[in-house]
Amino acid sequence: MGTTKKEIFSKEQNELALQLKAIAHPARIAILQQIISANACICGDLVDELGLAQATISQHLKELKNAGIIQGTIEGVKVCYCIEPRAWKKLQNMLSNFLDGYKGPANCC
Amino acid sequence: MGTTKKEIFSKEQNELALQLKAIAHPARIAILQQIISANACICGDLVDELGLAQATISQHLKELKNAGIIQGTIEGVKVCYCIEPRAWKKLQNMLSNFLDGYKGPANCC
DNA sequence: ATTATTTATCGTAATATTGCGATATGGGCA
DNA sequence: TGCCCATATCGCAATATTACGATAAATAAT
Repeated sequence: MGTTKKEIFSKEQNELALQLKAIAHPARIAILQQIISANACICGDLVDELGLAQATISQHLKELKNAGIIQGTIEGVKVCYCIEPRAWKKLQNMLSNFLDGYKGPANCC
Repeated sequence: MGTTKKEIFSKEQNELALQLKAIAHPARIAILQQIISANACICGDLVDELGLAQATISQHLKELKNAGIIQGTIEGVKVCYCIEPRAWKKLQNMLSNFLDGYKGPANCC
């Protein structure tokens, strides 16, 4: 117990859930917003911007990278993170499919 | 430790994260899809449809209700759950604002 | 009144997440 | 080479999540 029973759900359901979980944290939302707003991609400036320890930021970046949402390229000593365009677009599509499935209130409730 | 440091993030970031967390589980995605596709709202048929124990389904429904995403009305012995239209719309708006902020790849990475 | 049905809640075990200090790693530079 | 710098990783403690059996609560049917 304690583990999500992913065997009983569809590939699509599991995939959407994983992507959403990667994003469903205020620190990771903040990180993504920073990466987006600094239209050039930023690196460990995140540690200064957000009020979290370096180890914590690094861990959040790792999770976003594992989910495929961002990518990092080494630039000398620093690492430059930016959005992975295809994953972002795919997430947008999956979410649209899911959210737009609801066509307003039914005649109950 | 172990707790998310929500004090250091904006109200918007925390709110979006909470809504996403409520949705970021394959069982809850499946539940929402069922509620949507059965355009009349269904009740404990979810227990038959999904392969999870009744207690588990009830718990997931509670989380969705706590997040304000669904609402339940008692119908005799059964309970009828359906989407809360305003919360759904708000989530769509918050997500659009967030996701549409990204305007394609920059000239780095 | 008793019984069956549906849903909620409690308690618990297994596992996952969050955050951070300490420490490693892997470049740049004197 | 030896020393800084930026990141990554390890290990840990606190807390949260997931799943479920057992049980409660509330109505319906007999």
